[in-house]
Amino acid sequence: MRKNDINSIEIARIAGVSRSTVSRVINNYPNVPEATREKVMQVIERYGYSPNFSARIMTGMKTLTIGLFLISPEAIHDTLTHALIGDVIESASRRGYYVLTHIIRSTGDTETVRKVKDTFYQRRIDGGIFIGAANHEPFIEELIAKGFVAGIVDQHLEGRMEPNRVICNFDNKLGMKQGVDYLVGLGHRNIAFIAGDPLRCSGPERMVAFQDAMAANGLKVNPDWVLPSDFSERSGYESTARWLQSIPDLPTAIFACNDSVAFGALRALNEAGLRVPEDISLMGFDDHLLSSRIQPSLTTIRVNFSEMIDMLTRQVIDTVEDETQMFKKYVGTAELVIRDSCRKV
Amino acid sequence: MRKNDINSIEIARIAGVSRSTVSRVINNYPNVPEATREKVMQVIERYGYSPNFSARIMTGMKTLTIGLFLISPEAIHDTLTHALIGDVIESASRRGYYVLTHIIRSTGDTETVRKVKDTFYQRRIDGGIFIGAANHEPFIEELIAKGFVAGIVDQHLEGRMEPNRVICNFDNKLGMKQGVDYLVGLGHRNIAFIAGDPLRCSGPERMVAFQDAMAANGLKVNPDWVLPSDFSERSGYESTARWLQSIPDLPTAIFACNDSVAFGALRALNEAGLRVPEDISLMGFDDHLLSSRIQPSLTTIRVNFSEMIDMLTRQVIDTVEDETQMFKKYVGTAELVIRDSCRKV
DNA sequence: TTTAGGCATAAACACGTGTTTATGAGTTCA
DNA sequence: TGAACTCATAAACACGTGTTTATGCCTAAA
Repeated sequence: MRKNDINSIEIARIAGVSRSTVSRVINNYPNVPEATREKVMQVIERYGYSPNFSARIMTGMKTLTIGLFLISPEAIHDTLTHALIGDVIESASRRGYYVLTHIIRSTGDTETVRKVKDTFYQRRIDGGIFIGAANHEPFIEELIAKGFVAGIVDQHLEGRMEPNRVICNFDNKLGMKQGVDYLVGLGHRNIAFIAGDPLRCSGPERMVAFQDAMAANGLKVNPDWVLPSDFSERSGYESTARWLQSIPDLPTAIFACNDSVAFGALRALNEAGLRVPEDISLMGFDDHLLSSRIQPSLTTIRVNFSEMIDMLTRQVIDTVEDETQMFKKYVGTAELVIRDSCRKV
Repeated sequence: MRKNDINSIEIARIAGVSRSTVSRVINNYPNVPEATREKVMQVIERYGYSPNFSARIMTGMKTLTIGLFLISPEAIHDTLTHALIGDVIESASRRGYYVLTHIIRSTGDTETVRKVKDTFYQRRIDGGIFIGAANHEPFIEELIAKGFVAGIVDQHLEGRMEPNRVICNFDNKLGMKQGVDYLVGLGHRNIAFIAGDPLRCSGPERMVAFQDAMAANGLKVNPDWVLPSDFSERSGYESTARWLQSIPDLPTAIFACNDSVAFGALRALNEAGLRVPEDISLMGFDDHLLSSRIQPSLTTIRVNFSEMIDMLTRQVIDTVEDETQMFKKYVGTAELVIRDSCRKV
C-alpha cells in the first residue's frame, strides 16, 4: 500500500508549531500572524505537502468534484454526446472542479441506481449532471429531495422548482415554428414528422410544438405520417424504412425531431430510391456537427449545446458554492439554418 | 453538512452482531457461517447501507477510479479528443470503474502539476491515462517511478518498460509507407509534408517514416516543402497559407501528418484558388470522423482510435488489479483508405 | 472428559484531517 | 500593577472504516 510521504503532524513538527496552527494556516483561519503563516507555508512548499483528501472529506469538506452521469449506453457512441461530455469537463475544469463520470446502463436496475446514489452519499460529490434522463426520473427526484444539487439536461421547464434543481432546455416551440413556417413558405402542405423518445422531455415537446406550428398555419397533422424514434440515427433509419413500405402516398417533406434521426431517414430514403431534396424535402433539428458536411447539407434548426452545457455546469457549481443562487434554469434559443435539403414544391 | 444516514455500527447493532462481523461479511472474509452472513446482508439491504468511501480509502483500499488527464486545452474542442474521452469512459465503465477527468492547462505550471499529483496521492486514483502528453513528460515519469500505473496515448514504443507503464501507439511506419507508395504509384514525385507537434511522439515519428518511405522510393524530401504544425486544424491552415505565399513552385501532392491539419490545409488551398485534387493532391492520416464527409472526401490512413483506447484502458485496469499483467503496450495497425483527394499526375 | 476447531466478540489501533476547549505565554494599554 | 487582548498549544473528540489480538462460547471428535 502506498502511503503519503508526509502529513500535517510532520509539517507541524518541522515548522516548530502545533498541528492546530498548521490547520489554521491551511484553511485560512484568523488569529495567526503573518510571520507564522509564512513559516508554515514555506515548510508546506518545501515538502510538497497537501492535506489528505479522504480525511478532509470525512470531516465534511467539499470535494470539488461534480458527477456526470450518462443514461443509456447507446448515446456513448454519439458524436453529440461526446461533445457534451467535453463541454462539461471544459466548463468544470475552468472553475477548478473535477468531473467524475459514469455510464448508467439501466435505470431499472437496483444495483445501478444504488451506485449512482453512492456517488453522492459516499464519494460525496458536490453535485451531479444528468444527460439522457427521462422526465422526473424517480431516483434523481429522490436525490434532489435529499438536498443534493442536480443539473439535468433536457427537462421540462415548468414544474417543481427546488432551489437545488438546475434544468436547461432549448426553446423547442420557437425552433419548430421557424422550421414549419419555412417549409410552408416553400409550399409544403403535407409534412411528416419523426417523433423522438417519448420518455425524454424534448420528444413530446417538439412533437406538440410541431402540431401547434402546423395548426398555426391552418394545417392538419396526418396520423399516418407521424413516425416513432428514440433520437438515434439507427431508429431514424429503421422507422423510416418500415414506414416507406407501408404508405400509399408520400408527403412532400419530412421534419425529423433531430439531426441524427434525419441522417438515418436520409439513408432510408436513398435506399428506397428517393432523392433529397428533389423527391422529398428533409429538415432536422439541433445542427449536428455533421449536418453541414453531409450530402445534401441539412437544413435544420440550430441550437447551441456548448453554451447550454456551460451555463448548466456553471449554475450547478454556483449553487454548490452559494446556495442563495437565483438562476436555476436556462433556455437556449433556436434559429433556422437554411441549407440544401429542402426545396420549393 | 450532509451525513450518512447509517453506518456499520448501526448495522451491527440491528443485526445483533459485532462490527467486526459486519466488516467480515462486507469484505467476504472466511469464518462466517452462511446463516450469519444472510442475516447481516438482509439488514444491509433493508437499510440501503453501503460503507463510507473515504473511510475505506483511508485504510488503503482501492478507489475503483482512474484519472483521465487532457493536456493542452486546445484539444478539448476537437472532435477526435471528444471521441477519445468517450472511449475511455465507455471502456472503464464497462469494467465497473469511474473516470475522474481534468484538463491540464500547462505542464510548466507548478500548481497544475501539483494538482495532478494530488489526484494520485490524495484522491488515490488507481491509475491514470494521459492524452496529449509530450514524450517523457517529467511529472508523468515521476509518477511512474513512484509506482503509480500510468497509461499514455501516443508514446514511443521503445525505451523504459517499467511494469506499471502502459503505452500505445499506431504503426506510423506502416501507414506512411502505404500512403507514400500510393502517391508514388499515382505518379507523384514532388511531395510536401506537413509535420506535427515535435514534442509529441507521433510528430517526429511520422516525419521520419515519411522520409524513409520517400527514400525507399528513391525520392528526396525537399526541405522547403516541409511545413510545421501542432496537429491542429488552425495550425494546418496558417502554416499552409504562409507557405503558399513564399514558394516559387508547387509540389503535386501534400501529405499531412493528420486529418485535422489536412482540413486546415484544404481551406488554405481553396482560399488560394487551388482545387483538390485537380490542382494538387492531398492526403491525411487518422481517418477522422469528418474525412469521409468533406468535399472532396479525404484519402487517408485509417487507424482505430476506439480500439486503441479500449486496449489501453483495459490494460491500465488490469495492471491495477493484477500487477503481474504482461501486455503493457499496444500497437494499432494502419491501412490506406482511398477517397477523392488524390489523383494521377 | 478432554481437546481441537469453528464462530463471534470486545477492545484497540490505524488512517489524517477539522474543530473545540481549556490553558498559558506574551504584549499592550490604562 | 492589573486588565485586556493576541497568539499558540496540548488534548480531546469526531469522521467511518479495515485489521489484529486476546478471549471466550459452543460443538464435534478423540
